[in-house]
Amino acid sequence: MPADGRLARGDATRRVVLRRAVDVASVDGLDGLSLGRLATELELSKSGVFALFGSKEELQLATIEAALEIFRSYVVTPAAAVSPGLPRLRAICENWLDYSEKRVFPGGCFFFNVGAEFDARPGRVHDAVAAASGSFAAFIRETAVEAVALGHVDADPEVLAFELHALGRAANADAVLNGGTRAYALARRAMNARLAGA
Amino acid sequence: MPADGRLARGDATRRVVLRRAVDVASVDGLDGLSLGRLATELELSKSGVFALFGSKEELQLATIEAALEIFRSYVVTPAAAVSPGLPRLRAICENWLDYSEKRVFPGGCFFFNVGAEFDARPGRVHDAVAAASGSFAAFIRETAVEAVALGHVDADPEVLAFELHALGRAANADAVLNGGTRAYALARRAMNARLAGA
DNA sequence: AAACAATACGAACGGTCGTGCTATCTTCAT
DNA sequence: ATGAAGATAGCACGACCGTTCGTATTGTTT
Repeated sequence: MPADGRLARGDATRRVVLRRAVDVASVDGLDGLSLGRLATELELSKSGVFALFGSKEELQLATIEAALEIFRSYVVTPAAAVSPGLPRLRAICENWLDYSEKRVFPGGCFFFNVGAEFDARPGRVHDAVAAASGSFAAFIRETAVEAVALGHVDADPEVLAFELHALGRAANADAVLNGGTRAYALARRAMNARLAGA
Repeated sequence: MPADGRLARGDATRRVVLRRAVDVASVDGLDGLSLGRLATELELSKSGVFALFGSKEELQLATIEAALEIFRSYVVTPAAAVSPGLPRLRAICENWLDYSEKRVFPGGCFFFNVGAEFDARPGRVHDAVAAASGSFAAFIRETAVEAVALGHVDADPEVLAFELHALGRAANADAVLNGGTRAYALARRAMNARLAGA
């Protein structure tokens, strides 16, 4: 029976802060995050929020981790429960488009935004974003390999995975930038064409 | 014989500032741009740079305009000189991948980065970015329509244009984030599959 | 009860931001 | 030659940034 009341309290406010942080960062970026803004909006003291993470960079890393958990619970975990090969590949696509369209994060896909923000900057934040993005790309690729091995589709699995990932991200980008849902419809049509049975 | 020497001088430093501004913004975003930083790096006074644009937002808008001109000169204009239909469509794809891969902007495609940065924020900067992005998307779409009308390819032109645009942007994103050139090779293979003659 | 640990706060720090005001210097028009 | 117009510089401002410090509060341990 652990449950140190002090640590529990800390983790609780930590979670409150991070829940807001991922939403803020999905719109204004991880640089747009500010201790003072978070503290004001959540009616906490700036120094209290700061002490909870130790530095701004640690807050950014914790925010990425929190976003990753949400992303996994919406997209990866449900898809991993679907039978391997084509069905799972379809689930990944549909879950991802749904995750973007439903605005699980108000600024659209969290990792699309922070990926573009930190793609050309060195540092721990870049590495964390690249790792998160890369692990999802690997999940798509592995599923595509299975789908081809099972004879569900006929294609180069690496190219197929790249295409599906590209279509999803483009739909997210266009829809968030221009509004409307047309981009999602286009992505679904293109994905279906790619995933037509062998 | 216009050429007011005063205005000419202003335009000259304006161009110097904007050339640096597009590079900075492609890495650190249009929010990462700062008057003080630009002034220091270019050995100008902060107030001088400020006076040249009137406000930070005007500087951002001017930076977008400058980037658009560079983008057009590398991608759009040469492609528009190629014969319509499939050849022009191929030229767009190849020019764009080349523009990304050669790092015309050090952070990769300028509009990919600032598009992700401002996609979910209202205001004039968002509108300018959306307009620039939209006009390029329209150019691809119109070219795809021609290619289909000429019988060069057999596809839904709107979906085809969406796919090609998506593949290019994904290659840029992956290559800048993870380094290497594999993403460009994957994009080229996928594009070629899409553009196989009818 | 006493000693310790963690959260949370308020005030202050040095720094940078965008933005004004004012003055100087260059170029043009008369 | 004189004065207006534009470019550029210097300086100061208020706001916000991340960070540090001291301290009160709450909870755990002995």
